Amino acid sequence: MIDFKELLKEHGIPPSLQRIKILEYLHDFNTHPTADVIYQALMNEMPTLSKTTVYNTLKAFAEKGVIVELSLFENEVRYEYNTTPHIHFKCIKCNIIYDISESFECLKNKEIEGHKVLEHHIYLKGICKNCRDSEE
Amino acid sequence: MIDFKELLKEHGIPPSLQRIKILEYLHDFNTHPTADVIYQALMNEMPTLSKTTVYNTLKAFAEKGVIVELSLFENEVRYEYNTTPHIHFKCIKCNIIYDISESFECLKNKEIEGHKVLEHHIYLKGICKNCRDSEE
DNA sequence: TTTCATACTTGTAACGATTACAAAATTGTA
DNA sequence: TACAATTTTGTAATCGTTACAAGTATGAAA
Repeated sequence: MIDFKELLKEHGIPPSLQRIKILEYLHDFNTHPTADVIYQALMNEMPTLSKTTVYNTLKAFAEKGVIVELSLFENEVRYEYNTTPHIHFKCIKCNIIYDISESFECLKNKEIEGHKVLEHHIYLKGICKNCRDSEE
Repeated sequence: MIDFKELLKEHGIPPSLQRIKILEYLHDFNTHPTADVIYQALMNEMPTLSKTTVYNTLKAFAEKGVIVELSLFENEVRYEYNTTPHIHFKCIKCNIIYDISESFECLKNKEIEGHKVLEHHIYLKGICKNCRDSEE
């Protein structure tokens, strides 16, 4: 059982109920939700929750490195709890986004054509294992 | 001198003046403009041009493979004329987006954790050659 | 060349994700 | 307990994009 209150403090974020709940959601569901998905999910529990709070909180979390902000291919920002290096795979059939632990650390701090690489984002598209299996 | 009219026909797109001008722009400036940037640029020449036309045209071009649609990290769609395999590097200082010809064809049709990879998109961030040089 | 159906373009209105902002509520601390 | 600072809230605004309907242009058939 993770102490999310402590986790937030360690990152210099004063833990409020809203912040704890949002972080808890990101941890428990470990998917790649949008701000709106999180907002909808927490509405039951916290009827007065404001969408603005969700947006502000997620942005703050990402800035402090508590979570990761993703811009995949649908023109909406998504967030995830998993901050370890990994890449993303999106299935074009079922639209599920998978984390792939394969890392490309070789790219880190590499120099390409004189440019210094600080971050790399890799996004794969294709057909996932499940969809391939059920195709047969 | 490229015959853009012919190029469009070859891709099954009836060439109108608007379409030719938009394609010409993408070719001549070979950057990664948004629909709005293209719209602003062509306004002088074609005062009656509609933004809807620009959006529709770009989407059609991308579907037929005349150009490439990019979703980089700013939550707006960008387009480019360069359809050859390459990756993108964005400088965090000057915000310029560079094409890097280094390709990762090794990823093509690869199988990762049972998933079949059909497309891969690689996006690097860092400090570009120019900005590094001028830092000294 | 004229006619006409089809396809293209235009402009406005609407949409969805996100942000700005000010007021209300909460918090930690003195 | 009191108060200043921070957080949350709700509404309105913004920005990129799309829907839609009306107007315009096009190209093939007569």
